Amino acid sequence: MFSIGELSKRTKVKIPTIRYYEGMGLLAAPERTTGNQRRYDAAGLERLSFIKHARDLGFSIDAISALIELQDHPDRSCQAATAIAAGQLLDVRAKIKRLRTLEKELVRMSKGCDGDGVSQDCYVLASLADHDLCAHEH
Amino acid sequence: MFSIGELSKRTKVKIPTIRYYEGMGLLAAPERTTGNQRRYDAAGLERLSFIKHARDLGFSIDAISALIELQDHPDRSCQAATAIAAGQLLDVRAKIKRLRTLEKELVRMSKGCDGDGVSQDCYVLASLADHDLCAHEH
DNA sequence: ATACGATCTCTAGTGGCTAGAGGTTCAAGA
DNA sequence: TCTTGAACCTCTAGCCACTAGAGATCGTAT
Ligand SMILES: [Zn+2]
Ligand SMILES: [Zn+2]
Ligand SMILES: [Zn+2]
Ligand SMILES: [Zn+2]
Repeated sequence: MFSIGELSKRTKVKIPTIRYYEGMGLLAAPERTTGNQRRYDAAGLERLSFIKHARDLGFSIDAISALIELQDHPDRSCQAATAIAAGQLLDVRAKIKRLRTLEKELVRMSKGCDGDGVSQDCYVLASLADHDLCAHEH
Repeated sequence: MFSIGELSKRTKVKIPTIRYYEGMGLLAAPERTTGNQRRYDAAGLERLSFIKHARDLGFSIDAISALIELQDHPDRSCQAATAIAAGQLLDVRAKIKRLRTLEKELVRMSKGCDGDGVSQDCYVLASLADHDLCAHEH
């Protein structure tokens, strides 16, 4: 049995975030001391670690709720879990694609100006003012 | 002189967003009709296009404010503008890097399970429960 | 017994919008 | 000129996933 501070240290999830997860219904409300302080056990630690890991991988709270629901029913088909992971992968890939386009434009802009001129002649500002200077859609 | 709806159509910025930008002080308050409706001119269109383009490239509102400030003073050094663009590029690259790591882990997870089993044996769920299965930090 | 860090609840703020309620104005057609 | 209906107005609240702070209480070590 350990305190919320201890749980926070072990999982590297901030205390207010732990309480927030509890309020959301993502993390079960733990036991309390007579003085109303939260006391966690190994199960709580495990669950919060799961949540943390999934959040770090970019899964939404809703997705994590669904994953936890599955975890709580070991005999159910895991099809939904793989679907969620596949969706997350698509999401990440879409984000990468978009960011790579942005990267190219930003490189072009940065190359276009040394920063030793005056704002009126700045290629960065001109580029932002005129999308036609861009090489790609974004 | 055109209405907010027209401005919205031309810039593809939604009407509430335009009003939000005005409230933020990002976009100057335009003239009004006697009936209190906003009427924009070419300058307003140009400025909103600038903002839209910068937002599409991922610049924060604060960064855009600084860029606009520079644009309004054509004789100032553009050093700050290039610094902001360079910072944005670093930001984008950091995001790409992180997402590429996530992508690898998600691919590994997805490969690990066909979705035809039971949640108890699911590699996706096992992977989320145990970061030690991950190939990289993230 | 006392001190002091940790915890409690509650509210409000972050960024960048987005949605809705309830009321007013504009512009085109009859 | 009148009427209709789309577009506009302001204001408040909601979204996601937290984060920060106020002010009060608790737990533990000396
Ligand atoms: Zn420049
Ligand atoms: Zn562009
Ligand atoms: Zn599976
Ligand atoms: Zn991991």
